[in-house]
Amino acid sequence: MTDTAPRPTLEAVAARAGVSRATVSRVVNGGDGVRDVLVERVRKAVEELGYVPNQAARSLVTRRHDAVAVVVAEPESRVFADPFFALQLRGISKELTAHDNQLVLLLTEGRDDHARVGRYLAGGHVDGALVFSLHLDDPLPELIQRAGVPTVFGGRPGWSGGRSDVVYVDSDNRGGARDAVRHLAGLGRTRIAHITGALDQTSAVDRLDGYRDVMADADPRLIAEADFTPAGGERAMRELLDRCPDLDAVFAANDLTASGALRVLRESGRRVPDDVAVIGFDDLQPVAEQTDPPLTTVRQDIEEMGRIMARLLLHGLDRAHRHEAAATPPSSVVLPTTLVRRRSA
Amino acid sequence: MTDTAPRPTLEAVAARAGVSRATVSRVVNGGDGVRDVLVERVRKAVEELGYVPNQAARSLVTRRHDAVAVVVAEPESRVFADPFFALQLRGISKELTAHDNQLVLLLTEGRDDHARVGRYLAGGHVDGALVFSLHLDDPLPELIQRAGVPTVFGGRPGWSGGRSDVVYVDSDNRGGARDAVRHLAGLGRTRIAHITGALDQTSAVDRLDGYRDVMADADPRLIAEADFTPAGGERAMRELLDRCPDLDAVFAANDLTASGALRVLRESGRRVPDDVAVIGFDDLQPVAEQTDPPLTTVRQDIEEMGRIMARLLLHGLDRAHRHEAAATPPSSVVLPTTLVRRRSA
DNA sequence: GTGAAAGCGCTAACAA
DNA sequence: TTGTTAGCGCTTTCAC
Repeated sequence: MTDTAPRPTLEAVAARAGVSRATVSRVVNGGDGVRDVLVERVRKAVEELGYVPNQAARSLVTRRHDAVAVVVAEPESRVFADPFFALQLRGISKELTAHDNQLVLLLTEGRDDHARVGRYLAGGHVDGALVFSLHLDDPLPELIQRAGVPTVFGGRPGWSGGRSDVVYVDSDNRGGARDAVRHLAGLGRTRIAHITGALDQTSAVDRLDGYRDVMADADPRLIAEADFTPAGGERAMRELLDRCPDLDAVFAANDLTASGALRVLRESGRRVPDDVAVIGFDDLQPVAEQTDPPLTTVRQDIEEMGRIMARLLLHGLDRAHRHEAAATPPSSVVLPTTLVRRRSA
Repeated sequence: MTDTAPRPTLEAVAARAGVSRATVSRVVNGGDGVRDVLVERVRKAVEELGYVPNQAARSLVTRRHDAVAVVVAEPESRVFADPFFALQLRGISKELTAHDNQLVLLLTEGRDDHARVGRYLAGGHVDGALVFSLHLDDPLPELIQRAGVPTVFGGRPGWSGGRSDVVYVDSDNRGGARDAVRHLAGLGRTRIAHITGALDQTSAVDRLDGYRDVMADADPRLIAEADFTPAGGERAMRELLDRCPDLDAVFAANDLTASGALRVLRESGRRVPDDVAVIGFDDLQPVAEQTDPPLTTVRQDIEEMGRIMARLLLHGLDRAHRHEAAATPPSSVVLPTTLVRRRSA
């Protein structure tokens, strides 16, 4: 725990290079319109003094922070059992880093934290926000919009109702689900069950809708509700087996859920895929490849989703900064999914 | 992507409340030594105007940021397959939030990023850093110390060599390992194998040392090297089975490794714990409880470790700020572990 | 192309 | 107890 030494200022660099502060500032910020000789001299002085600009001073005048908040509603703690979030975070981090932006992580533990997050965002500490709007009834998005911070959402917010000023990045959950169920049907399965995700999240609803698109007249008892967790998958699978012992396929809302379902199927003496074919969603490497048998699943490029979220936000900020504001509002992005065949279906 | 409106300043609040800026500042920062009437008037003005202090301006003069960097070396991407990191992050976040500090997340993707992180920390954007020093030869810690930023490490840094100014928070890895192996021995097992973690991390080395403490004269072929991943656990388990088909217990360096080992044991037709007893390390709920059979393991309170890291740093910063610097340097913390018995041993 | 000067919004002496 | 004043370190007109 060393102590911080006083850092050299622009002033010091200017003195050493024998130029004005303004010139040093120009050089530090790109050096356009400064004679090469001076650029060189300033660079040298910066080097020798180990000068690093004081971000606070800079922000004070530019009103830019080169920092973006990532807001994660985490009361459900699923966030942390599920590599999904981590992967997205990684994509975000990469993109932000590439554009010299910092990532300020805001984890909310429950409703009490919402005010804090709202205050922080309204406080103008960051240029924008990336928000994972996990739940349909989450008040956070409203709060954020009110704070007036440019925001991109991860996953379609349930309340957006087609508002075009709400920007989000999502996977084609419904299409992916359709692909999965069609694949099962193509395998000749007729009693295809679905284990849903947490239905207060749009991704779960969309996947259920996709299932229904294909299985319009399915036995409703073939649908069991779960919550994206392995434990939920187990519970739901037991329920299904109980209700419909004759089912011959399961489409689970995600890989974690599928892994739970697989365990129960094995316990019950069913062979996968011979007796029951199983498909997941996500294609989380560590999960899908480790299950027994390896999981056929709907792949979404999670890291890429994070990267795109950041890119969208940064572009928007850039435009706003250059006052091209209303001209071209960035629009949401929905990424395609692909079916990855392994052994379970 | 709404646009930011111009925020009211201290000046505006002062005008509205009919007091000086200094008074408003006092009220905003606690309100000591200001008459109640004025406090009330200022509060009202703040409320009406929706005033939020400009953090940049404040930092410029206080030289405080109320922000802490969390640096994670993540080239190994294990970080994201392993809930370990996420849990620690949660603990950190809780503690920082409780003290009104922000969490700036710095993910490094490889050596190239080190310079960037060094620059950022040296830039004085944050008051301190929490660093996960994953590898023995990592240059990052040196860089950080050089940047002069108060730092607390997660896990004992390999190069610290007893330097008392290096503050870290760690589990009693060696002691926990001893407990695990003793437990196996107590079960009457005699051919106890160990699957190590990545040996360029102190936690792995310490657990191996703990194993050796108890199994001083063990057959060296009973030790197989892995890397804290399920896949590594599988590989190592196969190796061990190959070399020592008569082994009757395995202590794995963590739960993920143990889960891989369990899979291989099952494949090989061994029953757990009847033929081979297995113990892991960490007690990651989603892993240890989901394995078949549920895993006996050495529990460490991961979230608490994160919380303590943050607390240690914040305390240090507080003291430094009050110039009690050298008096009481904070010292490292090593947390005890406990053995959690489930069915695998 | 370069420098001088005027703040950005806030806190912290110091006076009153 | 309150107000006045002087910066914190930087960017950015505006002259030169």
